[in-house]
Amino acid sequence: MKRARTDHIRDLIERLARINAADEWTDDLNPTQWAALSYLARANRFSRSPSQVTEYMSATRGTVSQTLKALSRKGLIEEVRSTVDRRWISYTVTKRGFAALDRTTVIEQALDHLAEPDQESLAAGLQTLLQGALEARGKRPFGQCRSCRHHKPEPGGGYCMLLHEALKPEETMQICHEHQAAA
Amino acid sequence: MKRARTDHIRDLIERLARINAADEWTDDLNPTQWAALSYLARANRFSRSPSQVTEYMSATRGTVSQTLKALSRKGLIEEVRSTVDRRWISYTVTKRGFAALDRTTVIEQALDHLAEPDQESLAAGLQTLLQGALEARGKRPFGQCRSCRHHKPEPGGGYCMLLHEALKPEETMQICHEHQAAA
DNA sequence: ATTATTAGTATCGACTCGATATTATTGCAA
DNA sequence: TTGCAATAATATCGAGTCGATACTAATAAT
Repeated sequence: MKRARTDHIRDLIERLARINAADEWTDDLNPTQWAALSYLARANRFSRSPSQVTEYMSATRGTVSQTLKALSRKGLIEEVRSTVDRRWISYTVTKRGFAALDRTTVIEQALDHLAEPDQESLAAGLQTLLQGALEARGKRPFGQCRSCRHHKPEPGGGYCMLLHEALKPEETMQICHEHQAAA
Repeated sequence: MKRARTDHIRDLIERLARINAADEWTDDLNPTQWAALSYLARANRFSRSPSQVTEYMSATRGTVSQTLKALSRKGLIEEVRSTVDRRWISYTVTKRGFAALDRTTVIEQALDHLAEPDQESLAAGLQTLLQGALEARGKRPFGQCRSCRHHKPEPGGGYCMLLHEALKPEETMQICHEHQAAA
């Protein structure tokens, strides 16, 4: 009976994910496509390749490859090949793509009935949990540049000490695959 | 930007569910089959039909029908047709079925690194969230008999005032589809 | 120059999805 | 009692996702 609580928490997460997935279905977007599109809309320009989508989603390369092609067919994202490394693809989200993301699912509705402190402690608990799970699976955490140890805040944006690239103000709030928590 | 936190929480839940699902795959059990089997192992004898599995999982009747037949083929559950209403099927989990559930997934591993009070507040937050989501979708909550308004504790078990059935002690801790929180 | 690694695709069978239709059984009303 | 709606389970369709595996193309390492 030692595992009663951990089993319960896993069950809650699975049920929430399932009811949320059922709610995310639309005419032209299934849960996997939604997750990929949602990630691309929040990732920075160094983190929008099929491999990185795959890692963030804990999916498989083959599936993500198909998923991105489907999103591209539907005009929600656009493929941009790198001229430096021609194996590399970065996807950009189109206006129609951002519009498709502008929905409120059942989880957000339910969250509105939670007090702010409860929301914050829930977010903190889930964050810690995810961090542990990613660590256990040997995966990178991903995260916003402004909380990264390689990020140097600067007037008018920031600078990535790892990739040696200047960042616009809005880019410091995007998700990077190289993110490492500040010390 | 009002939705920043709720979006974040949804993203955390989706990522946790995905990394957990990837971890749940085994040779003879995919995440959906795991979820169905896990539910059947915890549900009481009034709540183990395909329809009820469907509702608990927020899945579809067709898929669950196939899923249960697959589990049955693998010898993890057994079909029992009711003699009273011959449309009705109740499934029982076999020894091999219970054995297949005896695993620790990545979420449980990560939970072990959380302090007990944090686990409890996380469980409470997720429970509230799920309750709200189920309500928003017009679905029944499911829950253990001993916390149900129709349950009368008795020496040597309990009694369901709704279904007019006596319950063994262990049955009062199982999940019922008719569950309604006590007043 | 050869080899290893990386990024992206393609294919296989099994499975899940929403949507829809069908069968069998039960309950209800005329 | 007959007729009809409601219910429970199953079957089918195309599209999509899964793990697994194999493949091409481009780059990096030796």
